[in-house]
Amino acid sequence: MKNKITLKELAKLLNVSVSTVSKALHDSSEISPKTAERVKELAKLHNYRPNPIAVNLKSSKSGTIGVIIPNIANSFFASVLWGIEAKAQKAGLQVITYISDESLEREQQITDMLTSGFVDGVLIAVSEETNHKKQYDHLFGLIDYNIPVVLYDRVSFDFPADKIGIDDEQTFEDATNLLQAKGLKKIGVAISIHHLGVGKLRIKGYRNALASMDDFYIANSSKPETLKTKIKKLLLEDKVEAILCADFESTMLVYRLAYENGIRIPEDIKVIGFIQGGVAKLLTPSISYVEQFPEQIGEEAVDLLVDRIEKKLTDEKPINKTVFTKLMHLESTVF
Amino acid sequence: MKNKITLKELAKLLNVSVSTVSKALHDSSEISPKTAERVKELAKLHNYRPNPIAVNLKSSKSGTIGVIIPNIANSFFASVLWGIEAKAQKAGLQVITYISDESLEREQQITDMLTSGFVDGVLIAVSEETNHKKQYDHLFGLIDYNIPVVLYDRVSFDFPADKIGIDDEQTFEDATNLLQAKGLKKIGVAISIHHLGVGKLRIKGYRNALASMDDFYIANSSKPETLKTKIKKLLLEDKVEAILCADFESTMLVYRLAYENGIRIPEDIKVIGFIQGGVAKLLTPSISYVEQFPEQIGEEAVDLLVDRIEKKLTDEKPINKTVFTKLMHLESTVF
DNA sequence: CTGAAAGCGCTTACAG
DNA sequence: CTGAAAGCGCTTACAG
Repeated sequence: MKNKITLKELAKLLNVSVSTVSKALHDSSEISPKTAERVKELAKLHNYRPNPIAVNLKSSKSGTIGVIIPNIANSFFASVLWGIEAKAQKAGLQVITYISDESLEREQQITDMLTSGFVDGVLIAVSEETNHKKQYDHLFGLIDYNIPVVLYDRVSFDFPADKIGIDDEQTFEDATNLLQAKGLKKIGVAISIHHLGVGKLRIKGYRNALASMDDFYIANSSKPETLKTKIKKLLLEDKVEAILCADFESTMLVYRLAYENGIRIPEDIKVIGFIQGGVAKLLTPSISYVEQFPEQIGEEAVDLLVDRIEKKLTDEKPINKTVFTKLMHLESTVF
Repeated sequence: MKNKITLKELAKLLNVSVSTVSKALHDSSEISPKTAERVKELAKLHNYRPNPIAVNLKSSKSGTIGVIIPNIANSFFASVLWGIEAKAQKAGLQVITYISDESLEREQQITDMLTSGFVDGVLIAVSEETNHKKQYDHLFGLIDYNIPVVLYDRVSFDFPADKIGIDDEQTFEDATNLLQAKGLKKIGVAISIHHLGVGKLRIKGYRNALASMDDFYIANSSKPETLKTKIKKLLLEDKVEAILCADFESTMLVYRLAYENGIRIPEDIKVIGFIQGGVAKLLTPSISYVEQFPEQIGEEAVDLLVDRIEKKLTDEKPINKTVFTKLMHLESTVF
């Protein structure tokens, strides 16, 4: 049951002043090699570690960044957090996590508390509610208090801060184009998150690619039963030749309905899913998927934030970064 | 661009002392109602918030707990974190997350740094490497520094701290018994994590239930190809009547191999998977699964830790808690 | 080369 | 009822 030893106690044991001990431990040139030696030896013996809280108070830095996550059960965000952690560790920063649970009110509570000085900077993916209600006052609150902010992933709105996201629109456009290039005409989309910002972008990308077409085939609903009915229509009546599934739920429904109705993947229909590689590879048949690089988003977000905190970027305009995606071909798009 | 206002500045504006301001804001009975009023008004006007770092330094508390997570990509741990967050927020604690990435060395770095006083307490699920090498010195290091520790989820080793986990052994035993009670004789297990602590417990539970039997049917390998071969043997040669899948990967392999070999679920074989409900419901056919309650583990872990931090439990022996699981019947076990 | 002093922003026992 | 003082554990400009 050791108790943490302080500078003062160390000084007393050594019969020198607190200042001397502090300087010795910081390799100050003011201190004689002999004293420095003595001090360091005893410090090591007692396993002295400066009290980080006291150091923070002196330096007016917390050595800490806040990360606001809308939904940690979403493995995308879990991976982003992983990237954040890894980078923060290298930068010697502690990461305090907050989960907004997609709630604006909770997000406001969090940012409000952060203005009191817990953290040196904030990484945030805004909640869906925030996005939907377009309420960003609490984010401006952070800026008012001079707390650097970096937006990650959910970045499609106007706000004066560095941003790092994925180009969902482009990704979907590319995927659609690719299927067209293979000669497919009737390409559909299944989506349960069409009401979310990211969902809208994905649909937009799909529409961009098919701009010259007359017909879009979109099965969209956040209600499983309705979505099921709409997907069934795509499969049985419209007889689409390919389906882009914009999320996990719609992917699984497409698989199920194809199976139940004797439609073979990929013989009768090609399928691409916006889902995690780990799951994509294990489905039967394995499904071609869009690989995202969430860890990279986390890492670059920390880089941006650190630059702002260290004022390397003072007065520079907000930076916009995009992390690319990659279409991975598995069994479901074999031609 | 506001800058945080301090007690001192507030005092100057009001022409009173810092002590008076501080006391007024804490509703001290020493202060006249009139002064208290004036102080509070100005404080509100300037949106005064005490600098948490200074408060921490005075109180020798950090108001912060550290959470060590082996692997955040594992949705089980992501959900535990969710529970931790929710409870910590209610308790007014900040959560600093650390990811050990299943590495002993990384875990040692983390615990080592935590002894310097960043946090008031630590929640940890030890890494697999730690578990495997049975190296717990760094955890004793925390204890030495009087930092309360609570172990969550990975608790099957001897260590003097509060623990909260899942009874994996019992859960698997129950699931096996249930299948037996339905008259099934040949029950197999597919598992890719048999070398991990939790995997061993699951196998043990299975063996317990079948203690009176001569034959166990276990397909175990961390290599997908080998696991595939072994599962195939269970399905085609042993012709087991049911399979318990101990993890996500083995579950997906069983589904795939059953499909490829014309074995129908549940008509020809019953399947139970140790996977997340969200995925279980979307598989074709939906798979009966063991529901765990990771949020609850997180919540109870915080409760235990807070009690220790507040010394409610001084000198009491370590507490062992278990969160129960629930078998959810879906299509894959329809009789 | 060493140490006394001031200060980071707060709280609280004590004096008046 | 108010304020001066000490102190939490550190750092650093300044004096000697």
